[in-house]
Amino acid sequence: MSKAQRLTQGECSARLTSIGDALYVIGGKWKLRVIVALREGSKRFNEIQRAVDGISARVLSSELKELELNGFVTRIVHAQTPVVVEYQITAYADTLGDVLTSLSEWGTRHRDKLRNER
Amino acid sequence: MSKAQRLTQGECSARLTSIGDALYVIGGKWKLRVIVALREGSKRFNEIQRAVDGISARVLSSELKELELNGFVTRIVHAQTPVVVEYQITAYADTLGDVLTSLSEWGTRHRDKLRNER
DNA sequence: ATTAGTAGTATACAAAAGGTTAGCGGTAAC
DNA sequence: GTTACCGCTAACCTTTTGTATACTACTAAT
Repeated sequence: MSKAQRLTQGECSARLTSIGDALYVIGGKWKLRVIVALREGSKRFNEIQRAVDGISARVLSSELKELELNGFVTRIVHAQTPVVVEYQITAYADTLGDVLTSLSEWGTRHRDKLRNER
Repeated sequence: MSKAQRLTQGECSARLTSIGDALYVIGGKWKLRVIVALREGSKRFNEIQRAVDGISARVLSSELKELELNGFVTRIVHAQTPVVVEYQITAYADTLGDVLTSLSEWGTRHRDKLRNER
């Protein structure tokens, strides 16, 4: 569990850079959500769009390209008719496990807190 | 450590909402960085601006207002001349400990990975 | 008297992110 | 033949985010 500990100046600026590095690739409104959706199993384009509520095709398309470029997602084209395209998360995306767990646990507690405040 | 485990459909959509809830309040380019900066200890406006590289006064001002509204930061005005304003993180901001730790650890490993790839 | 530091706000503008709509070429069902 | 699904993409528009500059009002140092 987290203790309310002070950080030293060095630890603080080290954290600032490492968190900056992390946010650079997985920051933004959609990236983590797409990764979570794909953790359930590989999905096709429209399946992802249905799973991630509110994302438009245009934005999903560009997010998937970035995620592929950064090695989080693999794009597999099955040359059938009609063409089926499958998106799969990579082993590297699995290293985000702790981040996703802590973030989702915090989100749950936060929602509880908001509910109790009303 | 994180295992490459599959999520069930229920777990997946629960995660999608809780991560959505979390990103709603701490998402964006600056919020987490400001919180990290203040974990070192209370700071004044200009001190925060110097600690968080690249943030402008206008953006810092609006981020601090939002953080105060959401209960992450307390604004303390010392009525001296000149006026000194101190920003302090709250106990609630400390519940983000695990999130910040996992994110900064991942960021460090990510940077290492990028360095080794070149 | 000028310069710098205190904590911001006002204004104007630029860039980035995201949303909306329409459409392509194909298949397959009604 | 019309509709609908597949996997997108181009064009256009709005919203969000950020940047730059100037300014307030006061203090302290040079």
